[in-house]
Amino acid sequence: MDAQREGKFQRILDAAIEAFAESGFHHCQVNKIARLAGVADGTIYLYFKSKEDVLIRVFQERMGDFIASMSKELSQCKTTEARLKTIVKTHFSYMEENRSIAIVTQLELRQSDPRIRLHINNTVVDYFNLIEEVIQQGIESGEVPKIDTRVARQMIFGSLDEATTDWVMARSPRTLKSEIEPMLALFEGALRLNKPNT
Amino acid sequence: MDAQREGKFQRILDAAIEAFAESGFHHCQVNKIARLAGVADGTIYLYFKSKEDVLIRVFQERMGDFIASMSKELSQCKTTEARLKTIVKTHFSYMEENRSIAIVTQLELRQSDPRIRLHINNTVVDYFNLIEEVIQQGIESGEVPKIDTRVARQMIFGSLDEATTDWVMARSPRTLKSEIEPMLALFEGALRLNKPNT
Amino acid sequence: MDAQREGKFQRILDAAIEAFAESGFHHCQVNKIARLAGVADGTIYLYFKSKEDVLIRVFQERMGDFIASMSKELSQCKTTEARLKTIVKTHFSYMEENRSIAIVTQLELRQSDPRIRLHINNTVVDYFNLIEEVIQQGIESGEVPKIDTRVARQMIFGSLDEATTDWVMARSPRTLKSEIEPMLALFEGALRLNKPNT
Amino acid sequence: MDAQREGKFQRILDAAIEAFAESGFHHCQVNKIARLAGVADGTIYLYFKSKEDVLIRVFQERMGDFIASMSKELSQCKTTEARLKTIVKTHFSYMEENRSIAIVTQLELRQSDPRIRLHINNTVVDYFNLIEEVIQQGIESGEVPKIDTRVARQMIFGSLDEATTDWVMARSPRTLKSEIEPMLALFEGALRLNKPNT
DNA sequence: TATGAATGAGCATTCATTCAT
DNA sequence: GATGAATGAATGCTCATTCAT
Repeated sequence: MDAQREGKFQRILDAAIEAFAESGFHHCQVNKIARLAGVADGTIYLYFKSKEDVLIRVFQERMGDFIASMSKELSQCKTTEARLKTIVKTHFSYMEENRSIAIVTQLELRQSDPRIRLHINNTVVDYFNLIEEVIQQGIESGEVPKIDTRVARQMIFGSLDEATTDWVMARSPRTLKSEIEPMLALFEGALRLNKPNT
Repeated sequence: MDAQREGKFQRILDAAIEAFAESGFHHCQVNKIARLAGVADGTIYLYFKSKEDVLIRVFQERMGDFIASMSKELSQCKTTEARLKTIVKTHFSYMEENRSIAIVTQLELRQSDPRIRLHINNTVVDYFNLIEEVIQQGIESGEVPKIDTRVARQMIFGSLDEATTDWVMARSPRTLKSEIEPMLALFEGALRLNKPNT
Repeated sequence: MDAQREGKFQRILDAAIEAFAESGFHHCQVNKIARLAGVADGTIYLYFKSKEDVLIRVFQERMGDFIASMSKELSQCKTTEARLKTIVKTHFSYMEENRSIAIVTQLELRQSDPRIRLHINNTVVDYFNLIEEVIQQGIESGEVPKIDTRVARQMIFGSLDEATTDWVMARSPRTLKSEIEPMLALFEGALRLNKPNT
Repeated sequence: MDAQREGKFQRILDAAIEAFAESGFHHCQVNKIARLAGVADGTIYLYFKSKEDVLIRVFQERMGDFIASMSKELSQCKTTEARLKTIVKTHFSYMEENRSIAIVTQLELRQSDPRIRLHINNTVVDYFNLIEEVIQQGIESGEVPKIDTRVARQMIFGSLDEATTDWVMARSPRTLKSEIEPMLALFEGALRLNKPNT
């Protein structure tokens, strides 16, 4: 019974991602999400508090998974170099392979409604922490000179985010993964990375 | 007579910036902009096509000025180092000194409505070009090794943008200008800047 | 369930007739129709496309019934004399007994909006055909000399219509049925009716 | 000076007829009338109380002339036959030669707004009186049997009016004057006209 | 649980009219 | 008188949410 409930929850979530990506949050009607999910309008409200809540949960669920998987991969890296590469590679690959989620993340979620922002920040802060930890580790191990971790994190996340938005909004389709190497090189330079075994 | 018209146009623009910053684009009623500008609701429509048009023009006018002034300052710089500093300093200073514009720019304008996006991109592309020219000049003068200018631009703009958004959304007020130096250091490292006369 | 739906449809239709008759189409607010029908504003739009659509349907439904019933009665008449009497009597009786419908028919529906006109004409043309058939039958049976059926129909319908409008707009209430006999006599003269069995 | 004023008054009147005929009363903006008349919006209000007043005056002025000219022609007729012919001929000819006025008269003026109706009725009543006088004269001279003059007038005016509306709304252009003779024949039959000297 | 018909709050925009020049 | 920029009242319709079944 609980599995059934979970299944319907996920179906609505997936339907919402498609609907938001296609029509935009404001122009997408709840009715459309319901139709795509194969449930009645009212059913949505048995699983979510409101349309906004659907948007928030989309982010929490999908980005939560994304962050968890990145966290796991990072834990297996030995060097800062490897960790930076993991961040850039995972970020670009995930977005390129989940375009609808990328659209929702890069465009729809940038609504300024305080309620939405608040919940999103709570989730994205985990990502920020992950990045800052990598920098901190680098500093502690001597691979990276002492720098302001917040500013460095803003640079890394901001760069990845901007590159993704650029890619999402590009008219002519192009690949995002091809930017992994050049972006990584910039990050290494910015952090003045001292590669141990080279 | 034309000066009067221009004055009223600017008054509505300023009122809109305040109103959008306070309530958000979607929740802000045209009536509120009119009240703040000291004109009747209908008067707005003598100067703007629609509420959306107001948002678009806010960006075009204010960012247009911002870009023009940055362009002018850049033309007086002799080195890539100076140019990078001008970019970071001008960006952070302008945003810190025009918080309402920053809110509108960083939050309200990230709506995905295609019409709005389109007009905004046309304006922001000028900023992108400015940044890419600086990188290109650096490469040509030998101050910067040969790198992908688009990726470098994404890093620079993305970092500045993320830092600004972070600052706009920070609960406890803090200064943005204090980030000029550390951010600049990161950029110089990323671009592996070869400072000539030092 | 379908009966319930049909019932609500009719209730809105009746409410609209009252509302239009009282305030006129343009001055009548959708909200008033909803109140009279005992439903919410939005409910109107579950049954009708727009306020204009309500007006059009009022005519189609009510005049459709009127024309159908007249058609049935005409089919039972043996002579042109009887048919003419049926037309005049049914027209005047129906209007006198349904004053609100008469008001809507004679006044509100004479809007020149092309969309409205078009739909109304499609319905009223059935009435025109009915009248022209009666004339044609009279000509074929020799009761009426060969005349232009369109002009004769314009005379008959125009006379009935004008008499009804006159009655609707009369300040002092008077009866419309009392005009049945004198109007009939005029029609018989106009058509130079040759009454067979007299 | 007064001639200048009168000229501008007429220019606005003519502009209004064109504008109403083209766009319909409700969809026609005062601004359009002003443009067509070559005056400023505000100027209209120096000559007319309101947009509705313009519509009313259009009818009063133009139909006033029409009625006056018909009255004059009728006074020169010797027989009821001649008078009936004058009515039908003048009505159809005038409408065919002034299509824009016909459109305004047959369609735009059928608005149910009480204020408009009232003023129009006061004007059209003169036309009704003219027709009823002709019938009365016929009765008194023995050319027409004793009948209800109101009903007879409703038949005559209603027939002419319906024929005109039919013509105005006809998709394929056709002539209205060709209906003079057949319509006249119907009227003579309806009134059982006894033609003296034939 | 699930449904989907019904609800009703909410708002951008138009345009007849005014009035300072 | 003439202008036309400014006014601001007025409202049809949408759509997130509810709730009787």
